[in-house]
Amino acid sequence: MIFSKSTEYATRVLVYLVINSGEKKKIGVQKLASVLEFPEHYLGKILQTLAKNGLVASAKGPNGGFFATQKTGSLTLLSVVDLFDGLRFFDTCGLGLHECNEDRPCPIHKEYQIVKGNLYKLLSDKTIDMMKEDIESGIAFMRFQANEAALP
Amino acid sequence: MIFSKSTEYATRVLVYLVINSGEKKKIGVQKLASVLEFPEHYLGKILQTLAKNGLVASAKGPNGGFFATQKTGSLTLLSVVDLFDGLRFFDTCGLGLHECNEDRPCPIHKEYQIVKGNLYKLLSDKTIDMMKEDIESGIAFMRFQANEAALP
DNA sequence: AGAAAAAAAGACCCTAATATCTTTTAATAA
DNA sequence: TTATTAAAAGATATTAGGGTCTTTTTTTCT
Repeated sequence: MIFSKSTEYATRVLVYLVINSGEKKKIGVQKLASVLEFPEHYLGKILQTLAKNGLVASAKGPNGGFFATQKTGSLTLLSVVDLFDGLRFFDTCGLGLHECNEDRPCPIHKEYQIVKGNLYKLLSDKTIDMMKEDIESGIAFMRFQANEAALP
Repeated sequence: MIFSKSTEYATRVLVYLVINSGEKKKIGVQKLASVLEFPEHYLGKILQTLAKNGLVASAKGPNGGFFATQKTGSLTLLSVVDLFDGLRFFDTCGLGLHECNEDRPCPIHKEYQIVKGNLYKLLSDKTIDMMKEDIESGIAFMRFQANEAALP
């Protein structure tokens, strides 16, 4: 995988929250972990990070939980990657050379720049809302759709 | 980094060997590690793997060392990646979904396939010899060129 | 006010990748 | 044939990512 598990879990939980939660419908870590089949405590940490940085909102106590805000939907995948993995990848040489740049490119510099550029564009163009749309219109799919109903 | 350290070190030492070694000019791990500034013993393991799999040749004893063969030059980057990291990456979903495929694509499936395709093409097209050519003709650069002369 | 619910916080564990060190094996040269 | 050189092999550290567990804090409901 090119991204960390944290980024992967975060992305998927964000999409789930944008589709299924709101100010009036908060969802606890337990529920989220069981629906998405993520390790509960690990997901807890990820949600804390998301909440602390304002990507989702949270409320303590009975009827508390996590929920999406307007901001959540408008987030790009890039901002999620940035939060958990950072963006170093996008200005790092494919062969790990520190001295690689336009003036003194490594032997794969140009092609690798293009690959990175394409990935960057994908991540910076795609928002959580767009993913939600595609799922709701049946163009795209995510695992939680199937077994959601069967759970507590 | 998208590739492991092992793949990175392997690629760079292969290019170095293709440019600087041959049947008549073997180079020991010590020399290679000091020129390339890689951890010596770690590089040793990598060279063992390369030799065991026939990507480079080796000889023990005085005047022994590692050296490139014809085969070495014709290797693609993809075969190096394959040896150390495997190719799982190229058929894995960007969001880590097991159920992601053409029929039921995840929300970034199509674009991510393209990115992976571009990377795959880069890796499968580029040979060690091509990298050597570009370096020798001054089109591309690699760190070891500079300080090579100054070392034992 | 007290009990319960749930996030927040922090300590801890496990594993694989990275890296180091030591011993063994093979080959050469004197 | 002995000493030396260098790869091969294998045991041992180190680190970061991934994952678990426990305690604390905050909130709500009765």
